[in-house]
Amino acid sequence: MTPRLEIALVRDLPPFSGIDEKSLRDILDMARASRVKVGERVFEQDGEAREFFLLLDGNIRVVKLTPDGEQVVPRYISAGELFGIARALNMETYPASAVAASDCVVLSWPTAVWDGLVAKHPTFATNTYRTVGKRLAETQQQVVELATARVEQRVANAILKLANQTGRRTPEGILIDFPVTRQDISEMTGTTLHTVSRLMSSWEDLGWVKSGLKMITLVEGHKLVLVANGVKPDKR
Amino acid sequence: MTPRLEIALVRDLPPFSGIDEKSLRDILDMARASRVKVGERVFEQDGEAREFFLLLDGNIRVVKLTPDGEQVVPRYISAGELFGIARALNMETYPASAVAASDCVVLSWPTAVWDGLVAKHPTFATNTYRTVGKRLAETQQQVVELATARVEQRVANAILKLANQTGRRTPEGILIDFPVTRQDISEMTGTTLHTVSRLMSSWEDLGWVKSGLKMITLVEGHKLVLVANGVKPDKR
DNA sequence: GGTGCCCTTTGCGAAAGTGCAAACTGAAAT
DNA sequence: ATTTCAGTTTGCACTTTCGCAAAGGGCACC
Repeated sequence: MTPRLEIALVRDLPPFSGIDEKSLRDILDMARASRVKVGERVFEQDGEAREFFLLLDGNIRVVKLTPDGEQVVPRYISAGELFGIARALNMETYPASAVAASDCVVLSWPTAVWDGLVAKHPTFATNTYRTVGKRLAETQQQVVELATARVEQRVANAILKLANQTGRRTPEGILIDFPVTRQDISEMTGTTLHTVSRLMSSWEDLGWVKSGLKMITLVEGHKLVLVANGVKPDKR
Repeated sequence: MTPRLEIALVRDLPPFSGIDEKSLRDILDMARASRVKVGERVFEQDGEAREFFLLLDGNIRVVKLTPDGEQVVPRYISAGELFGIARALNMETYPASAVAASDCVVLSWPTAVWDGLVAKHPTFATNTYRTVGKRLAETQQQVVELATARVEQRVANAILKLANQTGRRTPEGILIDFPVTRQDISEMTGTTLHTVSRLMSSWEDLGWVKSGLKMITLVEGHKLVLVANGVKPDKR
């Protein structure tokens, strides 16, 4: 038999805030922990939603595939977040795929326990719906951005978001702590890897970012904030 | 004292499906009905979410304002739908404004009754979360569309969506049953009224739509479906 | 029944971003 | 050490879409 999961693993995570240890024990006892290697998929778009998940460590890329084979990345999940919670919204299939962007540790619960869980631990339900609300708000924000902002602004914003979400301080600046390609950024922002490459090269020339293979370091965040807000650099 | 609201008004609407008449009576007794004239606002973006609403008749345009004053229209609400349900997602303010796109009749409940309502009528909660799930899915779909489809496809799609949602059969085709301007369509699709006008003029020349002042009739829907899917007309 | 105001149309030039092609680079595998 | 390959860079022509400007049209209000 697998050892019981440590309460300390999850006690301080937002999804479980305000839940007493006894309830936590109860919730954790229904979960299973597993590792997912970078590049592997946790679940598949349109697949039956048999489980829901909590990301303990690593980064998950959420990917939507369009009918004609293009990919869009509506968000990244970072440690401490719930994901794959289709069931919370009465959906039977996952609306997107989840790919490990770095090696991950995830907890998973069978979807079947959802209703009981929510009924028995209303605080958990409340926390979850707060998450859903935040995601809906973020997604709508993305619609607004795609509808009104230029590519340049959107790419700057994507990099800032990643740096905020999962950045690690280094001597040179804030390093995005998992492999991100130009292609990934382009799929987050609705453009091409070429355009992303051009933009990042120009920012690198200005010393605002430092980038290598699958690696981006934010050096002068405030400059990118200006770009994201549509402030044009002096034309001279 | 105002007369009691008729159960028949709402009995068959999706938000109340599966709810017995006694519960319905209970729920309705907390509601207040009101009329909203075209152009008036039901609530304001960032305003405190004091109430949530059910649209009994008419059409509501949901509007988000960007920091630099541009408008985006993420969705239209049509009769029978809940809206302004920020409270369901533990949010304190409305994330967008709601404007009557035609004369409307709405029911409203004080946000304060939400928790009790959900606790007492779990079916209602379930229905609501299903709605939220659908909206999240639709919004993500919009992100995908904005990220990958050309303006032409997005505009075609917007018209198709409106026609499906609120279209009325007429001898000429399917009429979108409330005033929509080119500007409105452009705000739904992230483009300019000019481009929308050009596209619609060209479709009108082909006989695929008929349009007048604030009025659009879909004549050959299947043609627009092709456009929406990115099928290019014969280049000849 | 005229006038003002919104909404719409359209032309033209310019800008933004794409698509293609080719070359380059660095890490990992043999 | 060499090879391989995914990821990146960059030039150039081209398309899409925008922005501006000006004109046209219809409805409602006086």
